[in-house]
Amino acid sequence: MMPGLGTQLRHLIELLDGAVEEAYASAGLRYRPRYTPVMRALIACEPCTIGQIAEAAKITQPAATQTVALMIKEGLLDSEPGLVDGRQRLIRLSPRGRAMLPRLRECWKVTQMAGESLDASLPRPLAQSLGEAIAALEVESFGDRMAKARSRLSVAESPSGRSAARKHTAGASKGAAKKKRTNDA
Amino acid sequence: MMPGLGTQLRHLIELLDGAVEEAYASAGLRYRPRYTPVMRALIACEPCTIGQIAEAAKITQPAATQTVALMIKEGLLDSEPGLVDGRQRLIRLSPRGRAMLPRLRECWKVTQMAGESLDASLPRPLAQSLGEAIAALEVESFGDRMAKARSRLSVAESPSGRSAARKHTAGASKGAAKKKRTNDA
DNA sequence: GACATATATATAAGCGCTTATGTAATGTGT
DNA sequence: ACACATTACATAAGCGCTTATATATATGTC
Repeated sequence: MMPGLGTQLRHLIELLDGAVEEAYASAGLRYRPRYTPVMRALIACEPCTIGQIAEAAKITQPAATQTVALMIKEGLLDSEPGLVDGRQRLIRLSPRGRAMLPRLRECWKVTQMAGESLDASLPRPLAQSLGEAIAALEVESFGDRMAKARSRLSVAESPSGRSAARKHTAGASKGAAKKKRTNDA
Repeated sequence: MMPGLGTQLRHLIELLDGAVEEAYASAGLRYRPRYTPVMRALIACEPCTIGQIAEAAKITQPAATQTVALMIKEGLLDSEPGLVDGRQRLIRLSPRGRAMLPRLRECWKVTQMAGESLDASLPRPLAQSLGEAIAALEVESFGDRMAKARSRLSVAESPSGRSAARKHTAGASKGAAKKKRTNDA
Protein backbone atom coordinates (compact mmCIF):
# COMPACT_ATOMS: atom_id res chain seq x y z
CA MET A 1 0.00 0.00 0.00
CA MET A 2 1.33 3.41 -1.08
CA PRO A 3 2.51 5.08 2.11
CA GLY A 4 1.07 8.44 1.02
CA LEU A 5 2.88 11.41 -0.40
CA GLY A 6 3.26 13.12 2.95
CA THR A 7 5.03 10.13 4.41
CA GLN A 8 7.43 10.05 1.50
CA LEU A 9 8.08 13.76 1.74
CA ARG A 10 8.81 13.58 5.44
CA HIS A 11 11.00 10.56 4.95
CA LEU A 12 13.04 12.38 2.35
CA ILE A 13 13.47 15.37 4.61
CA GLU A 14 14.82 13.13 7.31
CA LEU A 15 17.14 11.26 5.00
CA LEU A 16 18.63 14.47 3.67
CA ASP A 17 18.73 16.56 6.71
CA GLY A 18 19.90 13.91 9.09
CA ALA A 19 23.02 13.56 7.00
CA VAL A 20 23.59 17.29 6.81
CA GLU A 21 23.18 17.75 10.54
CA GLU A 22 25.57 14.91 11.18
CA ALA A 23 28.08 16.46 8.85
CA TYR A 24 28.12 19.71 10.80
CA ALA A 25 28.49 17.84 14.05
CA SER A 26 31.35 15.70 12.82
CA ALA A 27 33.03 18.83 11.48
CA GLY A 28 32.96 20.03 15.07
CA LEU A 29 30.45 22.78 14.38
CA ARG A 30 27.59 23.57 16.72
CA TYR A 31 25.38 24.52 13.86
CA ARG A 32 21.91 23.48 12.72
CA PRO A 33 20.75 23.30 9.12
CA ARG A 34 18.00 25.79 9.89
CA TYR A 35 20.68 28.42 10.46
CA THR A 36 21.79 28.34 6.85
CA PRO A 37 19.10 30.50 5.27
CA VAL A 38 19.74 33.11 7.96
CA MET A 39 23.47 32.96 7.37
CA ARG A 40 22.95 33.37 3.66
CA ALA A 41 20.66 36.33 4.22
CA LEU A 42 23.30 37.99 6.35
CA ILE A 43 26.04 37.30 3.84
CA ALA A 44 23.93 39.00 1.23
CA CYS A 45 23.08 42.02 3.36
CA GLU A 46 24.32 43.07 6.74
CA PRO A 47 22.91 44.29 8.99
CA CYS A 48 19.54 42.75 8.38
CA THR A 49 16.24 43.19 10.21
CA ILE A 50 14.19 40.21 11.37
CA GLY A 51 11.68 40.95 8.67
CA GLN A 52 14.30 40.93 5.95
CA ILE A 53 15.67 37.65 7.21
CA ALA A 54 12.22 36.11 7.24
CA GLU A 55 11.66 37.22 3.68
CA ALA A 56 15.03 36.06 2.39
CA ALA A 57 14.74 32.71 4.17
CA LYS A 58 11.14 32.31 3.01
CA ILE A 59 9.90 31.54 6.48
CA THR A 60 7.42 33.35 8.68
CA GLN A 61 8.49 36.19 10.92
CA PRO A 62 8.08 34.19 14.13
CA ALA A 63 10.26 31.46 12.69
CA ALA A 64 12.92 34.06 11.93
CA THR A 65 12.66 35.50 15.42
CA GLN A 66 13.14 32.05 16.90
CA THR A 67 16.03 30.99 14.74
CA VAL A 68 17.82 34.28 15.28
CA ALA A 69 17.29 33.92 19.02
CA LEU A 70 18.92 30.49 18.90
CA MET A 71 21.82 31.74 16.85
CA ILE A 72 22.40 34.61 19.25
CA LYS A 73 22.38 32.19 22.14
CA GLU A 74 25.00 30.14 20.27
CA GLY A 75 27.05 33.29 19.84
CA LEU A 76 26.80 33.33 16.06
CA LEU A 77 24.92 36.61 15.76
CA ASP A 78 24.71 39.97 17.46
CA SER A 79 21.68 42.19 17.63
CA GLU A 80 21.24 45.88 18.29
CA PRO A 81 18.04 47.90 18.34
CA GLY A 82 17.44 49.86 15.16
CA LEU A 83 18.62 53.43 15.58
CA VAL A 84 16.24 55.02 13.10
CA ASP A 85 13.28 52.72 13.90
CA GLY A 86 13.23 51.47 17.45
CA ARG A 87 10.95 48.57 16.62
CA GLN A 88 13.50 46.95 14.40
CA ARG A 89 16.41 44.82 15.46
CA LEU A 90 19.55 44.96 13.40
CA ILE A 91 21.15 41.55 13.14
CA ARG A 92 24.81 41.01 12.30
CA LEU A 93 27.24 38.15 12.26
CA SER A 94 29.23 38.10 15.46
CA PRO A 95 33.01 37.66 15.19
CA ARG A 96 32.49 34.03 16.14
CA GLY A 97 29.84 33.64 13.45
CA ARG A 98 32.00 35.32 10.87
CA ALA A 99 34.92 33.10 11.80
CA MET A 100 32.77 30.08 11.11
CA LEU A 101 32.02 31.13 7.55
CA PRO A 102 34.94 29.47 5.77
CA ARG A 103 34.19 26.10 7.30
CA LEU A 104 30.50 26.56 6.59
CA ARG A 105 31.16 27.34 2.97
CA GLU A 106 33.12 24.15 2.74
CA CYS A 107 30.19 22.20 4.21
CA TRP A 108 27.81 23.87 1.83
CA LYS A 109 29.97 22.95 -1.11
CA VAL A 110 30.09 19.34 0.03
CA THR A 111 26.33 19.32 0.48
CA GLN A 112 25.87 20.74 -2.96
CA MET A 113 28.12 18.10 -4.47
CA ALA A 114 26.23 15.37 -2.67
CA GLY A 115 23.03 16.82 -4.09
CA GLU A 116 24.52 16.66 -7.54
CA SER A 117 25.51 13.07 -6.91
CA LEU A 118 21.93 12.29 -5.95
CA ASP A 119 20.54 14.05 -8.98
CA ALA A 120 22.96 12.13 -11.16
CA SER A 121 21.35 8.89 -10.07
CA LEU A 122 17.84 10.14 -10.79
CA PRO A 123 15.98 10.46 -14.08
CA ARG A 124 15.66 14.17 -13.37
CA PRO A 125 16.91 16.53 -10.68
CA LEU A 126 14.92 16.28 -7.48
CA ALA A 127 14.64 20.02 -7.00
CA GLN A 128 13.22 20.26 -10.47
CA SER A 129 10.58 17.62 -9.81
CA LEU A 130 9.58 19.37 -6.63
CA GLY A 131 9.59 22.76 -8.29
CA GLU A 132 7.34 21.49 -11.05
CA ALA A 133 4.90 20.06 -8.57
CA ILE A 134 4.78 23.32 -6.62
CA ALA A 135 4.36 25.29 -9.82
CA ALA A 136 1.55 23.00 -10.95
CA LEU A 137 -0.20 23.54 -7.64
CA GLU A 138 0.15 27.28 -8.05
CA VAL A 139 -1.58 27.02 -11.39
CA GLU A 140 -4.36 24.90 -9.92
CA SER A 141 -4.32 24.20 -6.20
CA PHE A 142 -4.82 20.76 -4.79
CA GLY A 143 -8.06 21.98 -3.27
CA ASP A 144 -9.31 23.03 -6.67
CA ARG A 145 -8.33 19.69 -8.13
CA MET A 146 -10.24 17.97 -5.34
CA ALA A 147 -13.29 20.11 -6.03
CA LYS A 148 -13.22 19.15 -9.68
CA ALA A 149 -12.74 15.51 -8.82
CA ARG A 150 -15.70 15.73 -6.48
CA SER A 151 -18.05 17.04 -9.09
CA ARG A 152 -16.81 14.61 -11.70
CA LEU A 153 -17.38 11.82 -9.22
CA SER A 154 -20.86 12.86 -8.14
CA VAL A 155 -22.00 13.19 -11.74
CA ALA A 156 -20.67 9.76 -12.50
CA GLU A 157 -22.23 7.93 -9.61
CA SER A 158 -25.63 9.62 -9.70
CA PRO A 159 -26.96 10.12 -13.25
CA SER A 160 -29.95 11.72 -11.54
CA GLY A 161 -28.93 13.84 -8.55
CA ARG A 162 -27.88 12.39 -5.23
CA SER A 163 -26.66 14.03 -2.05
CA ALA A 164 -22.90 14.35 -2.11
CA ALA A 165 -22.77 17.13 -4.71
CA ARG A 166 -21.94 20.09 -2.45
CA LYS A 167 -21.72 22.79 -5.14
CA HIS A 168 -18.15 23.99 -4.87
CA THR A 169 -18.47 26.54 -7.71
CA ALA A 170 -15.53 24.47 -9.00
CA GLY A 171 -13.52 27.63 -9.77
CA ALA A 172 -10.19 28.63 -8.29
CA SER A 173 -10.86 28.92 -4.57
CA LYS A 174 -9.55 32.38 -3.76
CA GLY A 175 -9.25 32.34 0.01
CA ALA A 176 -7.49 29.05 -0.47
CA ALA A 177 -5.88 26.38 1.67
CA LYS A 178 -3.24 27.00 4.34
CA LYS A 179 -2.56 24.23 6.81
CA LYS A 180 -0.79 20.91 7.49
CA ARG A 181 0.23 17.34 6.54
CA THR A 182 -0.34 14.71 3.83
CA ASN A 183 -1.02 11.18 4.88
CA ASP A 184 -3.73 10.84 2.36
CA ALA A 185 -2.90 11.36 -1.30
CA MET B 1 18.73 31.76 -4.60
CA MET B 2 17.52 28.15 -4.49
CA PRO B 3 15.44 27.88 -1.34
CA GLY B 4 16.89 24.48 -0.48
CA LEU B 5 15.33 21.09 -0.88
CA GLY B 6 13.95 21.01 2.64
CA THR B 7 12.05 24.21 2.11
CA GLN B 8 10.53 22.86 -1.06
CA LEU B 9 9.61 19.59 0.59
CA ARG B 10 7.92 21.32 3.50
CA HIS B 11 6.15 23.68 1.17
CA LEU B 12 4.76 20.79 -0.82
CA ILE B 13 3.56 19.07 2.32
CA GLU B 14 1.67 22.18 3.28
CA LEU B 15 0.19 22.67 -0.15
CA LEU B 16 -1.11 19.12 -0.28
CA ASP B 17 -2.15 18.59 3.24
CA GLY B 18 -3.75 21.93 3.77
CA ALA B 19 -6.16 21.10 1.00
CA VAL B 20 -6.89 17.63 2.31
CA GLU B 21 -7.55 18.86 5.82
CA GLU B 22 -9.82 21.55 4.49
CA ALA B 23 -11.70 18.97 2.49
CA TYR B 24 -12.47 16.90 5.58
CA ALA B 25 -13.57 19.99 7.44
CA SER B 26 -15.86 21.18 4.68
CA ALA B 27 -17.32 17.68 4.45
CA GLY B 28 -18.31 18.18 8.09
CA LEU B 29 -15.87 15.57 9.36
CA ARG B 30 -13.84 16.08 12.49
CA TYR B 31 -10.99 14.10 11.05
CA ARG B 32 -7.29 14.78 10.55
CA PRO B 33 -5.18 13.43 7.69
CA ARG B 34 -2.90 11.71 10.18
CA TYR B 35 -5.80 9.43 11.10
CA THR B 36 -5.89 7.85 7.68
CA PRO B 37 -3.00 5.40 7.99
CA VAL B 38 -4.51 4.20 11.27
CA MET B 39 -7.92 3.81 9.69
CA ARG B 40 -6.43 1.86 6.83
CA ALA B 41 -4.58 -0.40 9.22
CA LEU B 42 -7.80 -1.13 11.07
CA ILE B 43 -9.70 -1.79 7.88
CA ALA B 44 -7.08 -4.32 6.97
CA CYS B 45 -7.01 -6.02 10.34
CA GLU B 46 -9.20 -5.57 13.36
CA PRO B 47 -8.54 -5.58 16.22
CA CYS B 48 -5.03 -4.27 15.92
CA THR B 49 -2.37 -3.62 18.55
CA ILE B 50 -0.54 -0.32 18.81
CA GLY B 51 2.55 -1.97 17.48
CA GLN B 52 0.77 -3.34 14.44
CA ILE B 53 -0.68 0.06 13.71
CA ALA B 54 2.72 1.68 14.00
CA GLU B 55 4.16 -0.83 11.58
CA ALA B 56 1.34 -0.58 9.07
CA ALA B 57 1.33 3.20 9.19
CA LYS B 58 5.13 3.31 9.00
CA ILE B 59 5.43 5.60 11.96
CA THR B 60 7.11 5.12 15.32
CA GLN B 61 5.30 3.49 18.18
CA PRO B 62 4.95 6.70 20.17
CA ALA B 63 3.40 8.38 17.14
CA ALA B 64 0.91 5.54 16.91
CA THR B 65 0.12 5.80 20.61
CA GLN B 66 -0.53 9.51 20.23
CA THR B 67 -2.66 9.30 17.14
CA VAL B 68 -4.72 6.47 18.57
CA ALA B 69 -5.20 8.47 21.75
CA LEU B 70 -6.52 11.38 19.71
CA MET B 71 -8.84 9.17 17.73
CA ILE B 72 -10.22 7.61 20.89
CA LYS B 73 -10.82 11.05 22.31
CA GLU B 74 -12.69 11.90 19.10
CA GLY B 75 -14.74 8.74 19.56
CA LEU B 76 -13.50 7.07 16.40
CA LEU B 77 -11.82 4.12 18.09
CA ASP B 78 -12.29 1.86 21.07
CA SER B 79 -9.56 0.15 23.02
CA GLU B 80 -9.53 -2.85 25.32
CA PRO B 81 -6.62 -4.41 27.14
CA GLY B 82 -5.28 -7.52 25.45
CA LEU B 83 -6.74 -10.63 27.04
CA VAL B 84 -3.88 -12.97 26.27
CA ASP B 85 -1.10 -10.39 26.72
CA GLY B 86 -1.91 -7.71 29.23
CA ARG B 87 0.64 -5.32 27.84
CA GLN B 88 -1.11 -5.00 24.54
CA ARG B 89 -4.05 -2.82 23.73
CA LEU B 90 -6.53 -4.05 21.18
CA ILE B 91 -7.78 -1.20 19.04
CA ARG B 92 -11.03 -1.33 17.10
CA LEU B 93 -13.17 1.05 15.14
CA SER B 94 -15.96 2.37 17.32
CA PRO B 95 -19.48 2.41 15.87
CA ARG B 96 -19.01 6.12 15.25
CA GLY B 97 -15.71 5.45 13.50
CA ARG B 98 -17.20 2.69 11.43
CA ALA B 99 -20.11 4.89 10.47
CA MET B 100 -17.69 7.45 9.13
CA LEU B 101 -16.07 5.00 6.76
CA PRO B 102 -18.28 5.52 3.70
CA ARG B 103 -17.76 9.26 3.76
CA LEU B 104 -14.05 8.77 4.34
CA ARG B 105 -13.77 6.45 1.40
CA GLU B 106 -15.38 9.07 -0.73
CA CYS B 107 -12.86 11.66 0.46
CA TRP B 108 -10.02 9.27 -0.22
CA LYS B 109 -11.23 8.68 -3.73
CA VAL B 110 -11.44 12.41 -4.34
CA THR B 111 -7.95 12.88 -2.96
CA GLN B 112 -6.66 10.14 -5.17
CA MET B 113 -8.25 11.69 -8.21
CA ALA B 114 -6.75 15.06 -7.35
CA GLY B 115 -3.38 13.36 -7.08
CA GLU B 116 -3.88 11.89 -10.51
CA SER B 117 -4.77 15.31 -11.82
CA LEU B 118 -1.55 16.67 -10.38
CA ASP B 119 0.50 13.85 -11.83
CA ALA B 120 -1.12 14.45 -15.19
CA SER B 121 0.32 17.95 -15.22
CA LEU B 122 3.82 16.75 -14.37
CA PRO B 123 6.46 15.13 -16.55
CA ARG B 124 6.33 12.13 -14.24
CA PRO B 125 4.27 11.11 -11.21
CA LEU B 126 5.36 12.88 -8.06
CA ALA B 127 5.24 9.75 -5.92
CA GLN B 128 7.53 8.09 -8.43
CA SER B 129 10.06 10.92 -8.31
CA LEU B 130 10.06 10.80 -4.55
CA GLY B 131 10.29 7.04 -4.49
CA GLU B 132 13.25 7.11 -6.81
CA ALA B 133 15.04 9.64 -4.65
CA ILE B 134 14.41 7.57 -1.54
CA ALA B 135 15.56 4.43 -3.30
CA ALA B 136 18.71 6.16 -4.51
CA LEU B 137 19.46 7.23 -0.95
CA GLU B 138 19.00 3.68 0.23
CA VAL B 139 21.58 2.55 -2.27
CA GLU B 140 23.97 5.26 -1.18
CA SER B 141 23.00 7.53 1.68
CA PHE B 142 23.32 11.26 1.52
CA GLY B 143 25.95 11.05 4.22
CA ASP B 144 28.01 8.67 2.10
CA ARG B 145 27.66 10.97 -0.86
CA MET B 146 28.85 13.84 1.28
CA ALA B 147 31.83 11.83 2.45
CA LYS B 148 32.81 11.09 -1.12
CA ALA B 149 32.35 14.69 -2.11
CA ARG B 150 34.54 15.71 0.80
CA SER B 151 37.43 13.53 -0.24
CA ARG B 152 37.08 14.49 -3.88
CA LEU B 153 37.15 18.11 -2.81
CA SER B 154 40.13 17.85 -0.52
CA VAL B 155 42.18 16.06 -3.15
CA ALA B 156 41.32 18.75 -5.66
CA GLU B 157 42.19 21.71 -3.50
CA SER B 158 45.39 20.34 -1.99
CA PRO B 159 47.58 18.43 -4.45
CA SER B 160 49.89 17.83 -1.48
CA GLY B 161 47.96 17.22 1.72
CA ARG B 162 46.20 19.96 3.64
CA SER B 163 44.08 19.85 6.79
CA ALA B 164 40.44 19.33 5.87
CA ALA B 165 40.83 15.70 4.79
CA ARG B 166 39.25 13.96 7.83
CA LYS B 167 39.58 10.37 6.62
CA HIS B 168 36.00 9.23 6.48
CA THR B 169 36.86 5.72 5.29
CA ALA B 170 34.55 6.84 2.45
CA GLY B 171 32.65 3.52 2.59
CA ALA B 172 29.00 3.05 3.39
CA SER B 173 28.61 4.42 6.91
CA LYS B 174 26.90 1.58 8.75
CA GLY B 175 25.54 3.23 11.88
CA ALA B 176 24.19 5.85 9.53
CA ALA B 177 22.22 9.07 9.79
CA LYS B 178 18.96 9.52 11.65
CA LYS B 179 17.86 13.06 12.37
CA LYS B 180 16.20 16.23 11.02
CA ARG B 181 15.68 18.92 8.35
CA THR B 182 17.11 20.15 5.03
CA ASN B 183 17.70 23.80 4.58
CA ASP B 184 21.00 23.21 3.01
CA ALA B 185 21.17 21.07 -0.12
C1' DG C 1 -0.03 67.24 21.57
C1' DA C 2 -3.62 63.53 22.10
C1' DC C 3 -5.50 59.98 19.24
C1' DA C 4 -6.39 55.94 16.37
C1' DT C 5 -4.01 53.10 13.22
C1' DA C 6 -0.25 50.69 11.16
C1' DT C 7 4.07 48.26 11.47
C1' DA C 8 8.20 45.42 13.62
C1' DT C 9 8.96 42.11 16.57
C1' DA C 10 7.81 38.85 20.48
C1' DT C 11 5.27 35.27 22.70
C1' DA C 12 2.12 31.35 23.09
C1' DA C 13 0.17 27.38 21.48
C1' DG C 14 -0.25 23.86 18.23
C1' DC C 15 1.10 20.47 14.39
C1' DG C 16 2.92 15.76 13.43
C1' DC C 17 6.52 13.73 13.96
C1' DT C 18 11.02 12.18 16.28
C1' DT C 19 14.44 10.22 20.18
C1' DA C 20 15.07 8.96 24.89
C1' DT C 21 13.28 7.08 28.74
C1' DG C 22 9.81 5.22 32.05
C1' DT C 23 6.46 1.53 33.46
C1' DA C 24 4.21 -2.34 33.45
C1' DA C 25 3.46 -7.31 31.96
C1' DT C 26 5.65 -11.33 30.03
C1' DG C 27 9.04 -14.75 29.23
C1' DT C 28 13.61 -17.20 30.69
C1' DG C 29 17.13 -19.62 33.32
C1' DT C 30 18.37 -21.78 37.39
C1' DA D 1 10.18 -19.35 42.72
C1' DC D 2 13.04 -15.79 42.02
C1' DA D 3 16.10 -12.46 39.79
C1' DC D 4 16.65 -10.96 35.02
C1' DA D 5 16.00 -9.59 30.54
C1' DT D 6 12.63 -8.65 26.99
C1' DT D 7 8.55 -6.83 25.28
C1' DA D 8 4.41 -3.52 24.61
C1' DC D 9 3.10 0.56 25.45
C1' DA D 10 3.19 5.40 27.71
C1' DT D 11 5.28 9.71 28.71
C1' DA D 12 8.39 13.61 28.21
C1' DA D 13 10.99 16.58 25.62
C1' DG D 14 12.48 18.34 21.42
C1' DC D 15 12.44 19.62 16.28
C1' DG D 16 11.24 23.25 12.91
C1' DC D 17 7.81 25.05 11.48
C1' DT D 18 2.93 27.24 11.55
C1' DT D 19 -1.26 30.52 13.10
C1' DA D 20 -3.06 33.70 16.37
C1' DT D 21 -2.23 37.19 19.33
C1' DA D 22 0.28 40.55 22.32
C1' DT D 23 3.55 44.44 22.89
C1' DA D 24 5.99 48.34 21.65
C1' DT D 25 7.28 51.85 18.59
C1' DA D 26 5.94 54.96 14.47
C1' DT D 27 3.06 57.58 11.85
C1' DG D 28 -0.86 60.35 10.32
C1' DT D 29 -4.90 63.26 11.62
C1' DC D 30 -7.04 66.71 13.84
